[in-house]
Amino acid sequence: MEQNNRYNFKIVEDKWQKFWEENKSFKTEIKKDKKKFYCLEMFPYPSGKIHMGHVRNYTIGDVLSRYKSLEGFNVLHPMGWDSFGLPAENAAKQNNLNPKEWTEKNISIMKSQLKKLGLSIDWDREISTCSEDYYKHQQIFFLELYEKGLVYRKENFVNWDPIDETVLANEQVIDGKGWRSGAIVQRKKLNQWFFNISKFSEDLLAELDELGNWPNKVKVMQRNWIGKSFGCELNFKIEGDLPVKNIKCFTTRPDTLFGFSFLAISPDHPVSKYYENEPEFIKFKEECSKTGTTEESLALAEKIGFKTSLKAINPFKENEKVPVYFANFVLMDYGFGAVFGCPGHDQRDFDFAKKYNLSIKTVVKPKDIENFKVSTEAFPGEGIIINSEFLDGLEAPGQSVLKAIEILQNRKLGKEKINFRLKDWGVSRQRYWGCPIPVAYDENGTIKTIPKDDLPVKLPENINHNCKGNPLDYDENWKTIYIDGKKYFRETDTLDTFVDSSWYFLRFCSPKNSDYGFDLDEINYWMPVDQYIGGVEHAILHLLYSRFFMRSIAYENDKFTFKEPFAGLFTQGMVCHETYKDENNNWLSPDEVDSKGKNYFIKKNPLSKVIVGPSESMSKSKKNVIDPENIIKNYGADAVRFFILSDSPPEKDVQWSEQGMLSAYKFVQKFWGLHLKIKKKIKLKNEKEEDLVLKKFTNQLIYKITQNLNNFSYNVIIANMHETYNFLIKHLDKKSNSKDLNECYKKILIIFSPVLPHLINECLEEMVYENTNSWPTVEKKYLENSKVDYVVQINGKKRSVINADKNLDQERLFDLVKNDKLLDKYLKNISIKKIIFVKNRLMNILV
RNA sequence: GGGCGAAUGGCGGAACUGGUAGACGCGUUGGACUCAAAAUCCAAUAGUAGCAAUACUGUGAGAGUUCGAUUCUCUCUUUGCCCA
Repeated sequence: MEQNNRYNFKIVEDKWQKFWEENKSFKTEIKKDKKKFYCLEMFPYPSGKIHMGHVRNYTIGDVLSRYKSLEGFNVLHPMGWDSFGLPAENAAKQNNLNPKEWTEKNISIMKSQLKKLGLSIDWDREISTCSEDYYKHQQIFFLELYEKGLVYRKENFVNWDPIDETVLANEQVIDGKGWRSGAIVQRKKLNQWFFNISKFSEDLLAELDELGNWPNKVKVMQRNWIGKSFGCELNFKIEGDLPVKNIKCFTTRPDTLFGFSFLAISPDHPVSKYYENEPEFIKFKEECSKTGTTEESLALAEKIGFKTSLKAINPFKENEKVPVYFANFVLMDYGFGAVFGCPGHDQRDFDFAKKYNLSIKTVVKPKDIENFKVSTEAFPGEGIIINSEFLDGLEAPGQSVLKAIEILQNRKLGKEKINFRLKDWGVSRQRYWGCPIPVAYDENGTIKTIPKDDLPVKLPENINHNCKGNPLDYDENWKTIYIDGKKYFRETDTLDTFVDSSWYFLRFCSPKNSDYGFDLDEINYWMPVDQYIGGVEHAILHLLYSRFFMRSIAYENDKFTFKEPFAGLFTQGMVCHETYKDENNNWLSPDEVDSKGKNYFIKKNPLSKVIVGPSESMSKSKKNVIDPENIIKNYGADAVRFFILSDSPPEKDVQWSEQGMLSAYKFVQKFWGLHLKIKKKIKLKNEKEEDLVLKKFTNQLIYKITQNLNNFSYNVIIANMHETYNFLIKHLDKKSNSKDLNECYKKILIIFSPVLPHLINECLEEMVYENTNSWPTVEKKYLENSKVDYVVQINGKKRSVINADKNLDQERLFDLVKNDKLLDKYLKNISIKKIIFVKNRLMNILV
């Protein structure tokens, strides 16, 4: 490199990546005498190529890992593949491929792309969730949870896509339609496997408080999702011509029972069996099944009802009887599938009452309004109870709910109850490309678990993907098995891929352990993950499922030294880019667009103007995607890492810009030039005076960068690096002490190395330093200046800055103030009322 | 509708426990080098007034606490996310 002034990133980056690989530089083992640090980024789905979001995610994690390692931690930084899932199956369908081959090809491409980023990953620990080595253990876990009673099978309503013939997760239902087919989603009853996550609701909620290194917003989202509510279980007495004596219901507002005007039950409520032969009811139920099961779709759907012949008795007013309706907005799996309607104080009930002409009573009034009456919309707010006999005058809901529950309990009409919104986790998916559920059924449908010795239940390989629904259903050969000579049929549903990612962080601790999913000693050393890094889109599901899974494995087993999988969490923002459209409203990709100043044109047609849209997160549909591979090829991994960290704080969205990328590239080049100069300067062996300025700068820099690393202020680190360059390039013109320069430069290189590992390792190698594997410590004596800037204010306004000795007292500083020319005109002919003096900082003179 | 955030130059953003607002980068302008361009280097860059020194205004709006508020409190506006 020495002869050539230009820095050839291609050669240098190749060289170091090879070096790291050959020397297994990032291989990790348990070292009991060393403090461990487990740094984990959310593992990618092998969709084909890495995207900028990955670059950002893994760069952030890599900077942290390298820093922690230099700080002396034993760092575990693994990588793997979340490789089961729908895209592989779709690709297989469309192109007549094998999902396994498709996935493996993508993994090998993406792995080589990740390696080009220069990540400090222990690749010996690589795992892939679609490999038998991995899902075998998952099947064992499944059976263990089944034995513990944490897995069960029940009939449940699901979002059914009638075109794709498959179940959709709630988040795959958009505006009541299937995200892929666009078909109107239906509700369908299916036998499904469930994980009993709700058993841990209370614990999952309570332990959130202990997660000090989690972003508050994620904790808030999880709290909302778990949705603990305090209320009361009511058992309504029922009258009518059917053999129904009682209907149970959960409510958080028993204090509004005097406004009770109808009882709404789910169309799937047990009562429905008395109507299942009535054509009108069948029609109604069909209508209801067109509404999905998400809360959003229920809230937006028009409220419809079907009147039963039953009457419910108001527990507070025995002589008051109200009609009972089936209603589409009541779900069987919330509460007891029944809701008492109080139209005055719930908008949904209000809409329903208006439609079916039911009475609307006002039982809560706002505090400051007299003679209040609900008229055009419900009043759900806080207030005072009215028209409610013994509850009148109480503050609602604070006092009134407690009082109402007390009375109901005394009269044995209801009891206090805590309800959770969190539902059990349905894990069955009608898919081929997932982990097979290790279960079979005999001809009567009785469940038979597959013996553990027969695991894994492998996916059949040669299978026809050109069918509707789940290909496994059509593979009679695979489906039929004999256990102890008896014939069984395999479960053809596979597990939700969220199950795969609910324990992968454990597998990384002992990825080669063949007897079991993990080695207890290993996980007790490495776990919990000290820093987990990923997108906020997983704030609820993945993170909650993982927290559940840890608990379910540790359930009835006291050998775990930890409970929460992720001690620290960091959620990074997205990578955005401007969007472009041509005059016909078609999206244009950035490389089809040319810019001349403020005007944008289509490249091959310079006359055709481009409409520039807002910056949005990169997506194929908007064509505003920048391919990391090209960028790395053109600018090098160090420059890409430098840029992706530079422009915004990591937790916020970052705007991709060509100019910014270029500036990062220039920095790498400039720094190499600086390096050559410093090398030359050190050779001069000038060792006369101590270079105090440089030492101070260096120590302050170490202090700042260390702080910024700990706060995830990575964008500020990039600024610090620019400042360092600007300082050094000027400082070198002065006569500097070679020994001091040599020492300081070494420290600077080390603290830069997490961000620019290839360039800096090259520089370090050239300098032939010893012991470059530890983070430099700040020498406090260089942090302190003997002189400081005192700000002088007159009436709170800055008028002058005086540079003077440190620790001056008020009188001495005031002497200097009197001699300051800038302050002359302010201090003439006035009287001083008061002086505020802050040591080593400022003096504020009030006149 | 409820909860949690955010708002700082042309842009992205910085500012430790209240104490010099605008670090750093991008962009823009001017200059050097060049036949020319690119690259590179130098300088300027919150606004208004001024040749200038300098003065005034200024962190979404309004109030409050304080000697002093981007920072703390209240109200409002806009906006993002989550839940309905």
